[in-house]
Order: sequence, then C-alpha cells, then structure tokens
Amino acid sequence: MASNDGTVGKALEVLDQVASYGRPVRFSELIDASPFPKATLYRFVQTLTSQSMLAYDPDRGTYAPGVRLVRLAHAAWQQASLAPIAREEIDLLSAEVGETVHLAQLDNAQVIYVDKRNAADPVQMYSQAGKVGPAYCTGVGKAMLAYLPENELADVLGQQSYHRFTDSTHTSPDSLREELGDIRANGYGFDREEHEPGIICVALPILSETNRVLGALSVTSTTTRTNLAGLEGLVPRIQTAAAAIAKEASAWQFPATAANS
Amino acid sequence: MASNDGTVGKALEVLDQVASYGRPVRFSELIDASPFPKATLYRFVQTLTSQSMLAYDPDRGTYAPGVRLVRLAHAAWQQASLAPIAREEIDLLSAEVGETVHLAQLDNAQVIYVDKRNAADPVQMYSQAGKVGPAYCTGVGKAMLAYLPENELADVLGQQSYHRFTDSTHTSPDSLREELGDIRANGYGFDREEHEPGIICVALPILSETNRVLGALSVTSTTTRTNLAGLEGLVPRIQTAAAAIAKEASAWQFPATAANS
DNA sequence: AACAAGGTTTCATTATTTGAAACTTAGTTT
DNA sequence: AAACTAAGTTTCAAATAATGAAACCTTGTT
Repeated sequence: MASNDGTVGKALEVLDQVASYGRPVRFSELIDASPFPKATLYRFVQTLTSQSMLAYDPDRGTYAPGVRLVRLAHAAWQQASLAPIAREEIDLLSAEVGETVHLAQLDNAQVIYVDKRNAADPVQMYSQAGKVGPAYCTGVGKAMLAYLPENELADVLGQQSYHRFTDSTHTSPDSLREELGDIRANGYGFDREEHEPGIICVALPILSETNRVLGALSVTSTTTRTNLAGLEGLVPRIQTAAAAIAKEASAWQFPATAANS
Repeated sequence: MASNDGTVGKALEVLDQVASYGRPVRFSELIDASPFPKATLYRFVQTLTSQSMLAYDPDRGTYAPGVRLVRLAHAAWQQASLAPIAREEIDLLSAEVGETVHLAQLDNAQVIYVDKRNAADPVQMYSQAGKVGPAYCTGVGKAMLAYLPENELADVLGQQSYHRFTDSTHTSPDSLREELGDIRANGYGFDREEHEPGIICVALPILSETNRVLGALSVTSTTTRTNLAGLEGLVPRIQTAAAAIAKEASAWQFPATAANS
C-alpha cells in the first residue's frame, strides 16, 4: 500500500508517522526515524503544516496532527462509515443484551472501530471511534476476513503480525484460514480470549446485497460473566441488527444534496 | 492556502471536494466541478483511494471520504485539539451555568468546533465535533481573531465571506476590526444574534503563556432565556475555566511515550 | 570564543506530474 | 444491429515539481 503512490503517498506516510507518536514530536525525532533525507522531510512537514494537516506549536517546536483532520473525519464518519446508519440499531442492541457492542470496519489490513456502545456508561465517541486493532485476533476482524474475496484476503493475511497475545492467539495464516472457513460456514465467529485474557466476543459480518464486506458487529463480554455458549445464544438477535444495518446502508443513497454556505 | 503546496496540496483539495458533497459522489460529478483535467483528477482519486483516504463503492461507482481519516482524526483530536485536556473543565462549566458550552479552534480561516456540551441533553459528539462555522460572525470566532497577530489577522480577514445572516452580522472587515479592538480591551466578546436570530453567546479566548491563540470557549443561549447582560455575568466563571484549560495545555508535555502494538 | 545540535535554504540533477488525445466499455437511440 | 453517446481508463512526450547533498543559519553549550 505505502508503495508507489508518488509524492502524495509519501506525504501521507509522514502524516501517519506523526500521528503514531501519540504526542507532539520534534522535527529531529521525525528525521531519526524517517527514510527521507532531511530537506525532503522538512518540505513535507512544511507542506502538511501549511495545509493544516499538521499543527505546529511554535512555543515548543513540535508537530501534531492538525485540526483539518477533525473536519475531514467528520465527513468520513458521516458518509463512509456505518456509524450514523447503525446508530439506532446499536443503541437497541446494547440496551437489550446489556453488554458492550462494537461496530468496526476494515482499513487496509487493520480493524478500525467506528462506534462503540457500552450498556453501562453512555458514549464518549470521538475518544473511542477511530481506535485501531489487529484483524487476525479480534472477533470483528475475523468476521470480516472470512467474507473477503480470495485475492484481497491473501494480501491482508500477509500483512498481519501474528503476535501471540495469549495462548489462543492464531500465530500463522494457516490456522487462521481454517477458522475463517468455519466462520463462513456458521455465519458468525468468536474471539476466544485471543487478544486479551478473559475477554470474549461473538461477531457477525455486515454484508452488502452483493456480499461485499461492509463491516462487522460484535458483542463483547468477560469469562467471569458468561461463556461462548452464552454469547452464541445472542447470535439471532445480533443477526437481526446486522441485517437491519445492511438494509439501511443499501437504501442510503443520494438523499438530495443541500447547498452549503 | 490552496496555492503552492505542490502535488500534495492539490490532492488534499480533491479530498476536500469529495468531503464537501456530504454524500458519495461519482467521478463525473467531481470532474464537472474540478479545475483539473480528467486524467489528472483520475490519478488523484486513484491515489487517494489506494491510500484509504477515499473509499470507493464498486456497487455504485461512488467515492466518499475514507476510514483512514477517522483513524487520523482520533490522533488529531487527542493531540492537537484542546478537547481531551478541556473535558473536565467543560463538564463542570456546562453543569454549573446550565447552558450549552462550545470549545472551538481555528482551522485556517474557519472556526472548527472540537467539543460541545449541552447541559440538558447529554452529548452526541461525533455529530458535533468537526463541524465548521464562520469566524467573522460567531462568538468563538471573533474571540480568537481578536488575539491573532496582525499579519495572520489580515490574511484571515481577507478570507471571510461577510455573508449577512442577520441584521447584526458584520458585512465588512472594517466594522469587524473595530469590534475586535473592543474584545481585546475587555477580554471577551459577544455574538449578538449575528449568525442566527435569537441565538446569543459570550466567548473568551484561550491563550498560551506566550499569548498565542489556542482556542476559544463560549456559553450560548437564546434571547428568550437571557440577554447579553446576563451572559456577561458569567464571564468570571468562564474566565476561570479558560485559564484552567490554558494551564493544563501548557503542562501537557511529553507524557512518556507508550509503545504501541 | 569555539563548538554543537537542531533547523532552514540553495540549486543542479532527476524523477514525477501533467493533460491532450486516443481508447474502452456499457448503455442508448435510430 | 449498427451508429451514437456518456462515463471511465490508458498513453506518452513535454513541462514541472521533487530530490537531497551540502552549505548555511541560529540558539544554546562547553
């Protein structure tokens, strides 16, 4: 992915790098970790700053992701994500099952959580939406991978880290592939404490009419509260929600443009 | 701004264009409204899609802002925005005054709302955070403009539309400049129904130790509930919050990096 | 005063972008 | 079923922009 998208791709690589620090960074820190020569990186950072994609703090000489991203993300979240469409269904679902519900989509080879509803404490969206996670060891990740066309799947499987988080984490594409077959057969999959000990979930894909993967929906719980069989009992209810979201998504088309100021 | 940032600037221009539609768009719609020749726009859209900055819907042949933006925005919101820092103060403030509180920052020449708290009905953030508004006719906008250094101010004033929303909207840089002087003198400013009839607010800037504009804080109400004098009474309380946020912002530095998965 | 380190600018070379035009589909119309 | 049309895609020489080594500032340090 990173390769061969010319200058724009390289600039976005720099943007990702800055974002990855999780705090404002100095130019010198960036150059130490950058494949680009000083002058080149310098120009990228200048350009991105001038475009408000990065914010420069002159008091400290640091760079951070810029506010223009927040504006663009607003648009992305509303349009490209299932979140606004799925909102009501997720509210209902989480209230009904009394557990945490996640709505996720695939960004490249990673899972990106676009919404989350916790039965207990009400939302705090921006701080949760946008979080990324691994695809190979999460319920939502595997549910989406299971329905990817072979050519895309091969690509995505090659990009996973297969880091062993727990004893039940998949550590190779082969064992993962096997489970993906099961998921396709059942229509749903589990996270068997593969990412965090004690945390389990059931996940279902959200598919378009043409069977493209739009996203995934999951209900998460802990081994102290329930078990896989318990979660499996929720599948029909989650299936209903997933189907409703898919239907909404396909209806959601060209809602007569409104002019803007 | 749009000028002279090379290929990257142009690509981001395209990204903005797509985002501006508020719905998925076809390539043909983009080309009709684009200054770029077909082949050039085509390559931009390809590149942005390959980078997940745009999402392509193959069923419908449409483009929309991509999920990578949501991920980047998460980083932007946490780091570049005052929102996470200001959260508690805003909670307190809105609970105490019982009115809507806005936290805004400047993105180029526009106001971008990074957080909002409504005393009455609890938040629905993503739908609000990221929203943009005009700087010349909003409380937060004017509060920030008032403390901008002259060279930046001139630039920003030139970019305002001066559209007359109501009878009290500023329609020229000159009358606006005059009010900015008053705001600087008082330390706070009003929105006198300049954007929407019946809606008024008091706004204060949030300034760094070196007096750079970090953002602005406002309390909004309606003419049926209160008046300017009533809002003015809240200034000391808002000032406390603004000062606390500024202090937090300056302390918030290099909080020991955590490695990421 | 000499020395670094972080940051910024220069400029000839090199590689990428540019865009008119030609080409492919797929969907109409005569 | 042939001729038209609109939308999307590819080509390629010319024009333009990106590159990066090295020199140059600036600010803080020994």
